[in-house]
Amino acid sequence: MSSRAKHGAPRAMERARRPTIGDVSRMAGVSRMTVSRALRTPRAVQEDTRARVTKAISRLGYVPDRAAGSLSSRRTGFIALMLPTLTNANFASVAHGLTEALRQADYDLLIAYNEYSLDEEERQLRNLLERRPEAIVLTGAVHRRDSARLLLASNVPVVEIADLTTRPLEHAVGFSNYEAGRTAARYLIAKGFRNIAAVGSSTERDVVDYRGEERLRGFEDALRLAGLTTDFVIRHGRAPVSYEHGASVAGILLGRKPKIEAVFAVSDLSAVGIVMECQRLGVRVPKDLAVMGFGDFDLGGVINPPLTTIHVDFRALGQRTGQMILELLSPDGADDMPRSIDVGLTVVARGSV
Amino acid sequence: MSSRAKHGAPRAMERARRPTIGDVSRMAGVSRMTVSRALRTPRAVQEDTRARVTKAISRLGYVPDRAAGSLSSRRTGFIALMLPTLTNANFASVAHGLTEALRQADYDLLIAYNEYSLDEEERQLRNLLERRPEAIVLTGAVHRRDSARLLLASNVPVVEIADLTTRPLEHAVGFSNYEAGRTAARYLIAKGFRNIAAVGSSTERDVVDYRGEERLRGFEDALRLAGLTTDFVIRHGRAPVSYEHGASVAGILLGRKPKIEAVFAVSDLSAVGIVMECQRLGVRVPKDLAVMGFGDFDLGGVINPPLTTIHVDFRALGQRTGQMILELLSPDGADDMPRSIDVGLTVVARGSV
DNA sequence: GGTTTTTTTGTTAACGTGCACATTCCTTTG
DNA sequence: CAAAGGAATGTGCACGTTAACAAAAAAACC
Repeated sequence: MSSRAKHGAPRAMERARRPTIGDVSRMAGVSRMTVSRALRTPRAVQEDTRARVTKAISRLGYVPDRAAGSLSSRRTGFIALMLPTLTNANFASVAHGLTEALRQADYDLLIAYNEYSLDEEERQLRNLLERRPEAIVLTGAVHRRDSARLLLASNVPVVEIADLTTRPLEHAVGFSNYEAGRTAARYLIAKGFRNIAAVGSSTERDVVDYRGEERLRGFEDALRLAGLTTDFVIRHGRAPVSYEHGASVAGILLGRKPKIEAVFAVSDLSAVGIVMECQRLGVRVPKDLAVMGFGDFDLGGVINPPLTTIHVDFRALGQRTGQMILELLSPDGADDMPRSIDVGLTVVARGSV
Repeated sequence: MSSRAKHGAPRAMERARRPTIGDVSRMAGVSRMTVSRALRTPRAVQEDTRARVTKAISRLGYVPDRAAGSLSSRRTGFIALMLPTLTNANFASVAHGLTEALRQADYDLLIAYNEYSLDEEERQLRNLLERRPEAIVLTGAVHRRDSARLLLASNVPVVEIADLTTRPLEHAVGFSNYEAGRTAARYLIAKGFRNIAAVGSSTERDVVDYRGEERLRGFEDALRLAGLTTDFVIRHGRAPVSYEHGASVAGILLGRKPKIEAVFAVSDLSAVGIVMECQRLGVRVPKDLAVMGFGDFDLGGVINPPLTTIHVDFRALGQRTGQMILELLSPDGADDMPRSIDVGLTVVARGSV
């Protein structure tokens, strides 16, 4: 290599320093503060001054650095969102609704997902907190002890979504998964079924679908209340459930005696898997086996017979969450009263029952 | 311990000041720099010192502020990802794969989506750039002039994904949508069909599904090459396409003379809509109308008959993108050579053709 | 034992912005 | 016309961290 290797000849692609607010102010012949104002509170700057500033900005290609702004203003503009996974249409809808509500106020969503693992949730949480979000949205109401402590210490508003059963850390927007299970059971009972099964995932290390588990619990309690057996409530496989889960669990269901007449799956994905496997095995749905799901995923409406399921408006859930956050962060809305919103759920009666 | 009692009585809701690295250093009896090192490069700090620091950190509940760190180190740890939408399983998979590849290197994903609008893309882009991402991943190869300028000026590596046709701004990971269209056409032609249709969305203001449009173009060219008519290539409705799109376009297709034998939809969603509408109308698939989709969405494999489609491994696409970014950002990998990776595509032959 | 090298820790000065306060320059008012 | 008030702009500094360099302590060497 060359003798001046120590300092290195400037590489061909010398990285040009990005223009700062100081460069803009110099070009526009104003103070930095005026530039800042021209961007943040334009009406506080006289029109011709503002025009000069704007011109300098576009000439230089100046783009403000929000890390610096955050440090100074102590406002990051981040809202943290923790989901189990992105590859679930309902959770994606939450993110969607949340963004819609938050966009107008110029907040950015910082999304993390934990694959249904509480350990991972905690790691992600630590990471998120380093970004100083102004509010944190968590899925579910079950967290590790340390996670809760971390959240509490952070002194940031926390909204738990999609599970209203247990006592929330602070605020909550969602529905009761327990109630969803009860609703499903009562629906099937009302239809005259007596040998009723339910399927969900089993717990494996720290990978748990607590929300699915809540649905099963509500389902079981409703069965008991009606004097029916809970022997057919099956916890099988690892979360999250899938078509394959449904297909493999269908085999178990169909082998049981006495003959199972109806089954509730904690997710449409699993329910659809069951329907498909039945089709493959020549078992008629709903005649031989009625199938009910949860989540109202698109494909449930598309299969044959279309799937009876429970619908929750996740997009609205996200929007309501966003609105709540805006209230919480508005100067007058900081009354610290824990808020709780139930978005409810509805049975979507279709052909599979 | 005197507080900074510049102003008199503390407000009722005095927000406890978060501990800073200075608080930690004081408690541990070391300099701030040592604390920083204990966190960033632990092996550079002697073990007992590190232990004291760690203890102080957990006692105080100290969480570093990355905005401050970013400002000083000029590294934000952000990778920006712009998607058309999150509520599309394939794009969600991209985010998933990308995160997987990036997690080990401690990068955070900053996700934005633009609803297929180029105006919105530009707004989102400006916003993202204020966060100083170290790399930017964009979906598609078509952007507004100003967006391209903004990107160029930002001096940040740009990776375009999911479209390999046009000349990329810089790096690219994806597949050729044009080729996907051609492949579909040739597949249908090889099956013996002659009256072949294709359906996609039409352009509406700046809301365009360019990738779908590319597929249609490839499809048309392959038809022409085979001496077949492109009269049945239909652009209908607004992007993104959906079941409803398929259902409504099915009516148009079935009314056409001469009788259309096969149809390719730019998305499985639309294709499934067509199949369902056919079912409703008593049109047999594939006997009366063969249907082919694109995207290999879950539900395509679940309907009856299962959908013949084109599969692209979007998760792998995300992972490859992540790996490329890691190379680009590694000190030795900055050779500035534009890179391009084709992840290819495969026809998934199922019952609908 | 004294020198050199290595390891460990400390000091100083940014990084780019916005808040709090100060100043200037105009209007308004009695 | 002096005093008071308001609008527009400027000054100084703090925000919390890390890079670069400096110094001290420990280890290695001859």
